[in-house]
Amino acid sequence: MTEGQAIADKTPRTERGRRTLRKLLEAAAQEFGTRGYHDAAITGITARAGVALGSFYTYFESKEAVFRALVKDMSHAVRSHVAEAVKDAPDRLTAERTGLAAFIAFTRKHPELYRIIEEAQFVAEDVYRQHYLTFVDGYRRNLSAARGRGEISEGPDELRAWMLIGMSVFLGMRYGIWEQDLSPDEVADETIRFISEGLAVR
Amino acid sequence: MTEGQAIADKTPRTERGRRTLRKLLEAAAQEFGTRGYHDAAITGITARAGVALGSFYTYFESKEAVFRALVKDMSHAVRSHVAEAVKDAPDRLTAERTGLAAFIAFTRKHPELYRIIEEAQFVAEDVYRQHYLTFVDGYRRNLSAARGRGEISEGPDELRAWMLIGMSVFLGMRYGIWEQDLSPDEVADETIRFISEGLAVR
DNA sequence: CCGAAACCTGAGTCAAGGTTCATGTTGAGG
DNA sequence: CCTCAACATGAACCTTGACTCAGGTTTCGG
Repeated sequence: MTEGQAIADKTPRTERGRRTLRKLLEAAAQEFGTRGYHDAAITGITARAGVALGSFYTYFESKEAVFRALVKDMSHAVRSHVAEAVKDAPDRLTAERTGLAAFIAFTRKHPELYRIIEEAQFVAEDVYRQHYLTFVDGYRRNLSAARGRGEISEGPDELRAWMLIGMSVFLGMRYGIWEQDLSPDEVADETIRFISEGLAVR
Repeated sequence: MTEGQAIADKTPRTERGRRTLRKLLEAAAQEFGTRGYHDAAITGITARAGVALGSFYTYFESKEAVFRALVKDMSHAVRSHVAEAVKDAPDRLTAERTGLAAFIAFTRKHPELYRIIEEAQFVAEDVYRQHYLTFVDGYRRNLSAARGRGEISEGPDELRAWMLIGMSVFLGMRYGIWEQDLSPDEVADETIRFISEGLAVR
């Protein structure tokens, strides 16, 4: 009757509270990122954060709740990181190249964050879907605009968005996380050649 | 000193044993596929298989062990399914189209199997890597041969393989599992246009 | 047929770890 | 300063579920 949220409002009201919440979120990112959802323990999170076990439940309903909050954070972080890198590209293909390079660089710098988003597929499917649906939506808009400006050929925006995202994710995994035998720029350059020209002989 | 395997050989020696093992593997695929690794229970597997809890440990060391065995199975199943569909394609681009359509059809028919392979990334990373490394290897070989025959343009085989696989996986997820608003053939047709011609205006 | 190996059974064991709670402590407004 | 809401603490609770084991039953070669 009186609370702002649906059930219980765990938003901190003082500066101290906000500080603790931030510590917990960072610790949770570490814990989930390195050990995975299953092996991650609340005591592991609170130990990293340097707070007592009980404090965790001052800020989160459950283990799954932190995870969900974290995925939303990471989702936003990745998208804004890429958006920032791309923001003043002269045309779509250049944007693709810098965006992909930025994405691979991101997975390389924060492999834990990448892992958390992907693991969400099996822990909190709805936020995982939301992440990619949002991503696709932006992508689609960009492709449509570029098509309007005559920068790229005609074709189905949504399907193209999914293809490009799938490529990026796997390239990020392979060349960002698994093995770094090519730099993000090298990967991006070769990829853009493919995206632009295709496989057909001309 | 006497066993064939490293520690304990759990291979069944009688027909009855092989039958039970098969039942357990099928039940495990169901259980892991629908509930995910974390929520899956050994009792769930044995109940589905119609055998006693203890029998499970006659055939597997642990929960993780079944899962690993299952991933290897599924990996082989997917690859042979696609290989079969592609086996007498006249050229590489046709092979790409039929292969993709077969892959999407597969994810649509066996969403649980697809899920198991992907979840392996977080449960048994080594077999997950092995799966894609094997996949890439075959792909690379095919691309190289096609390049030799002049069917496709010059370009880095391995990187192209990763791009194409990433695309397929995401298209399989989106159009095979999440929503089926396009048929596998429609998706494959549009995709092959992109793969072949690229985004550049000509 | 017989005996041993293979296989089956399910109640019981056990550790792990998520969640609760009763009891402090802190700090900002009055 | 005083007070109360916000926040902190960690021992204890309790469910869950992987795994063991002692005692059968089935199969199959000889």
